[in-house]
Amino acid sequence: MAEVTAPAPAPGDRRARRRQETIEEILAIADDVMTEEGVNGLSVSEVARRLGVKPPSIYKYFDSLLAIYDALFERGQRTHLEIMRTAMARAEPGLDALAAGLAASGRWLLAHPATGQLLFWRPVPSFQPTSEAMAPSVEMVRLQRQALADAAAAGQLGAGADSDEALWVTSVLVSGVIGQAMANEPGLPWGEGRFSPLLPKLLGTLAALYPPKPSRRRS
Amino acid sequence: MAEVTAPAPAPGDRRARRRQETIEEILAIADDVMTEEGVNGLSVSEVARRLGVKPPSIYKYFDSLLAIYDALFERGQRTHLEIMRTAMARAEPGLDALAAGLAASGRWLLAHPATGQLLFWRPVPSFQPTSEAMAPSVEMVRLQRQALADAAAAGQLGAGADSDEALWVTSVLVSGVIGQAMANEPGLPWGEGRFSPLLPKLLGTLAALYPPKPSRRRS
DNA sequence: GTCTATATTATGATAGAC
DNA sequence: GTCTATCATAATATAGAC
Repeated sequence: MAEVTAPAPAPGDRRARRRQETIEEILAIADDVMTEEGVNGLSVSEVARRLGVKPPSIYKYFDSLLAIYDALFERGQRTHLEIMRTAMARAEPGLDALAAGLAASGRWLLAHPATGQLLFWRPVPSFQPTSEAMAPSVEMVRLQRQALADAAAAGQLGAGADSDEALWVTSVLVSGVIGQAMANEPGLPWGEGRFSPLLPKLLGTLAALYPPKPSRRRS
Repeated sequence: MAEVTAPAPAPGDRRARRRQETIEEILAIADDVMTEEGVNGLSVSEVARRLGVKPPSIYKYFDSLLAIYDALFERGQRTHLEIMRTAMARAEPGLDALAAGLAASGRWLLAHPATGQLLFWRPVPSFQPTSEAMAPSVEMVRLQRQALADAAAAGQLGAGADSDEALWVTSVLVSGVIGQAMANEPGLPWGEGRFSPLLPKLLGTLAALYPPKPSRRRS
């Protein structure tokens, strides 16, 4: 729990709704600040300045600066997971789903580079996400692992693809593409620039690493 | 030029040598601080504290905090380039040289994660390296490009490997491996953990992406 | 080249009036 | 839930004594 406990959270109450809006606004501003000044550049003072209030007011919504980081992390994980899950569900299980999920992930991460770094690069040494905030990442791993297993079962990849190693390889490919894009082409959206268009080609190499048994040729 | 101009740099002078030693010591401490507190956690005050002097003394050696970053960047680039060049020169030109160079690079980067991030991840928004400090990176690109061209010429890879795209793919593979190792297994040296052992396998996929012409089979 | 002293600015966080 | 006032701390950087 990152937010301060609500004073009297009668559901549907106008005050509670207004409060929630302010919380969202704070988090949106925090994301802006991180994007402009680096993930480490986030400060309560700067958020207050942009929100048009004085710093003490922020503490009515969040207990500390680290609590803001934690809320950003937790929401980032949840949103990112949902983006990926939705994209995967719309595609054919197996390699297609994996590619669709990772492309959606990349698109979102390049559009939210600060949150992306917070989620996957750990740039704030003093910030350790709570275990609740980490939970969606377990589910994300499960999704990708399932897609690899589906691909192996469908004969798109060899049996070796249903493995932790293949999962690590996938994470290396994706984080490599996104990391290079962020560092060298900041601001460019997914699909543009030198790096993000490489992902499909790189995912194709999974078939070279884990070749399917050359059984009956598929249509 | 990051360092302050020396007062009377008669070559071989004892004072100049002592001064140089202090500069080295400051940079070594700065690397420690970045490693412990994040690249952004570097501060003149902390360096002074660890060196056992007061902050103003640091300014006799460096004009500003950014000047320290610039010196770290410049030395990091030079050292990293030399490591890679040496490793490549000891191997057979082509894929072997590329793999040897990248492995040496990975080993050094994991041993100097803070400098590595400073060089290739741009985590300090207010710091822009000078063009002199960037120069070695041009040479590094040239080395890798040459290795790819050699591999193509030797028939280890197809002609398509002698291309910028292949260079970008290589950088994605390497930065992906190193980034994942740094973020998820900090402190582990090259060769241990889940990620760095994947690099040879991943480099092997270059042959799948840029298959050599199936001419006379090589021994 | 070291220090003390200081200017300036910023931070996270709390107490308490309104 | 807002503010003012304040505490405690830390930062970069400079002036000037020694």
